[in-house]
Amino acid sequence: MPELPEVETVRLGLEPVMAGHRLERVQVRRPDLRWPFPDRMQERLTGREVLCLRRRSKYILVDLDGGETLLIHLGMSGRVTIFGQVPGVFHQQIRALEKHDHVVFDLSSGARVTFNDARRFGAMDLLETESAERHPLLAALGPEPLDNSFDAPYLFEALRRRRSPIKAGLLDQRVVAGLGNIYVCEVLHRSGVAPTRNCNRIAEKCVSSLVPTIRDVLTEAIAAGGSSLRDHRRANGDLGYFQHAFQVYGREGATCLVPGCGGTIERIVQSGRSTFYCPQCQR
DNA sequence: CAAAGTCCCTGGGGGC
DNA sequence: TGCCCCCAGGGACTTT
Repeated sequence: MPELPEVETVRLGLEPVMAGHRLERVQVRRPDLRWPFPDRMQERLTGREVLCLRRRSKYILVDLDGGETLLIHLGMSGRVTIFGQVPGVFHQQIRALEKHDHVVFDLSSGARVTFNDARRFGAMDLLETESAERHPLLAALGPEPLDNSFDAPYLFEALRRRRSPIKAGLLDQRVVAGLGNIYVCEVLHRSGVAPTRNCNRIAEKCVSSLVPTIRDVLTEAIAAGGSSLRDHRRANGDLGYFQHAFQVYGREGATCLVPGCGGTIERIVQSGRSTFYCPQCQR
């Protein structure tokens, strides 16, 4: 569920209460999420100062003094929430820990940050800051869609020799990093491209237009604080509201919102995942 | 090699 | 009200 805009929203929320502050107390309440936590994670984190928070694709990278970086992935139900009081920044009453609060950080800023993940598809790891890009989870990732290195020539080349549907192509994190099921559906609809079209059968001009469309959709979603579906929230507990801007996702059977189109949104399954699209205006 | 399928996990919702 | 089944989906892993 959390795709790039949701992860970026969480990162932005955490920044003022974590960056420049110390992890005074760390509670690790189970041995693993998707994978076992790294050795002695609790000891390695306790007492460290957070230098800055970065994002790569759907991963949050928390750089610590001492040369290590905490990598956090939200999986699909991972939820980061801030409690406590940070004067001038934030206030939310600390509550008793709940069932799926797996990791808890108490910071010198006065904030308590909890990582809650019912489905445990999320992950945490500790790595050397210096070689973070070479971490197995990060090494094969494609370019960041909001970076300049993601441009029309790159995308055309990346899709040219692929035979899979464009839906799968844009979902492939080696092609472009950070898009998930929802935003791919939205991007293809806004582009007027059918999700079933093969990557290598899309004209260069059309591929080129995907680049700004991807950027626009993601930028708008970040500005809206991400999308709140099921239990996804911003770190400060507020709801994002980009879900109200969805044109196709979750709208099976509804009328296409493109002016004058009049088509009906359909749901199909591609490589095991739901695709929502308008057969009328996506070709 | 690429592409498609399987699996991990739990809560929530629909059907009966 | 309760129970069963299905669905959500990121991404590593397995199979084709």
